[in-house]
Amino acid sequence: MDIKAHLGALFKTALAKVAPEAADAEVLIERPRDPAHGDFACNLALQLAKRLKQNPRQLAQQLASALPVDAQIAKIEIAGAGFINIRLAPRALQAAVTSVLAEGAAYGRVRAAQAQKVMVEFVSANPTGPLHVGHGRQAALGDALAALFEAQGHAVTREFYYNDAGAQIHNLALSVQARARGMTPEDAGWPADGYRGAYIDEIARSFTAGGGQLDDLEALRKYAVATLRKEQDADLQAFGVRFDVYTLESSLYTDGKVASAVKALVASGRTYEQDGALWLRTTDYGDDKDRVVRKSDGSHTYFVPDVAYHLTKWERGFRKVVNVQGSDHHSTVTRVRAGLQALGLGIPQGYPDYILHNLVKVVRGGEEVKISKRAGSYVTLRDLIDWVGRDAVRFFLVSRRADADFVFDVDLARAQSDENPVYYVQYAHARVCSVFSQWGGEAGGFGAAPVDSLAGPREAVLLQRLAEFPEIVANAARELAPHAIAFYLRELAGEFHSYYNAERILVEDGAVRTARLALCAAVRQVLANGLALLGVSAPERM
RNA sequence: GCGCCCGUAGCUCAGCGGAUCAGAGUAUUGGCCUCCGAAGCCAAGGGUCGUGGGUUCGAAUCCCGCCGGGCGCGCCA
Repeated sequence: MDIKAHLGALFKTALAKVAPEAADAEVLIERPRDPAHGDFACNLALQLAKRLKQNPRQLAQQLASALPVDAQIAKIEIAGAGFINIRLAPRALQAAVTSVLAEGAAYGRVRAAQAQKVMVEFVSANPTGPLHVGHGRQAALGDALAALFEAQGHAVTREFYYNDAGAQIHNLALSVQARARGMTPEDAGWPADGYRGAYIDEIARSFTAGGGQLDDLEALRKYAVATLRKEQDADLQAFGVRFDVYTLESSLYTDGKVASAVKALVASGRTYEQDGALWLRTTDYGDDKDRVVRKSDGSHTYFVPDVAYHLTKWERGFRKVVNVQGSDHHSTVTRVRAGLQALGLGIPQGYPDYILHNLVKVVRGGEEVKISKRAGSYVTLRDLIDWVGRDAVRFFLVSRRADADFVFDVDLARAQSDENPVYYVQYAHARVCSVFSQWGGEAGGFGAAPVDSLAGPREAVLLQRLAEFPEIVANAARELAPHAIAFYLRELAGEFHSYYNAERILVEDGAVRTARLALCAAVRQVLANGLALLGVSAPERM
């Protein structure tokens, strides 16, 4: 039983007795930052004081008296302006260890009665070059978010969408062709919007070496796309990220999805002809200007396949969809949503959800790194992985709020020292493992261990932290905020390191030793579960 | 000019469905290994939360203006 929900129910009962007229009020149970304020606190009296025209402290006193105290609660205090602080009985805190060990890898996860279909679309890089650090941030965020949804019991699809046929791909083919003909980006005849990275030359060479015909632009296009797709897949694999579904923009045309989307938009009555083009009144849905659906040359703007694509998500039964993209795409959000609403299918206004992340600045040796040799104008995800390792890249890129700017300090991430938050958390895990190997046994088998000796202040802090993990995971999923997991792990690791330094685990007293080992086993389990959500390994030795 | 995002300690960043919210890490300084891993711990200093108003008993948090930074503003994707 979730202790927080339990306390909430108790306060509801007290409220119904003290002030039935305010029984509808929302009861908020918080975990105070300062342990001196108890294990839980409720500010109900402060919230209702005005409404009930009562002194908040007196109201708090009445609520506290009416609270049906049970064995879980050790102490109730009125503090400050009218807070009701609750101190739990040691037994209630210690139950966390038992829960963690009983549930193991499932601790922090929810078993949903019916799995909801959820899609996370992320990375979605077009195959015109190696993945850059922004894609890395999307990969880290998207994969962690997908893991969070899975932990909430949803059936999650990880999807990658890319354009394999547009103008950019045409430019790619032209660039490879130019390279194969011996041109360089500095030459006068270089394609106007050509790609300039060294990888273009690599592709040109291998195409020629394989006997490819330079005049066959279609063959060049296919070869270049296949090569770059393969490279992107390899990078993502090295990053530990997998996708369930890849959707090609070209398939939306061949399957008639684009045509039917246009038809539906026209049928909605919200389109009009102007300057030889077909427009959709997206301003009806909050856009700042109307958008072109069909250009005067008869082709479609990218807006149409975007709408058609998202319609397929809805049609495939995904009622919750999150797109992870760079904030430079924010203008598409209103547009896509407007297009979906205009279809008149009852797709809700806020569909789909978006995580828009700010750009990543890479710093090394105190200087910003702007280019890599292969890609030319940007730092690649592969560069980062090569420099600091997969675990550090994943942990770093997911450890900030998505909409915060992010400075990736390569020197910090590669430091195998106390400065590095990844190693700090992993070290805590390895340390627990080390205690068990020192003791000469496994971390398993403590599920039924008596833990009533875990009554010290540091132990109480750790127990509290372990107990709140499921709540942290649920919040992170709801808020689309994987960074909360990274912060949680750092705190749990820190509290464990403190405990470890202050108390000896392998003491003489067998009962105390067993209880402490059980606590350690629980800490190890939660560290491992949290790291798994982020796609970061939990090493037994470092 | 318009739209979205950001502005919290020297640096990198949490907190933003108001209160028990002035925080973490790092950097600096000083301590802790004959004892389970010092990739660790303990302690100190450091911020009028960009700024000016407003709402509120109470604002880093909500609202408005301004300043500064990023991104976007195409019949490109």
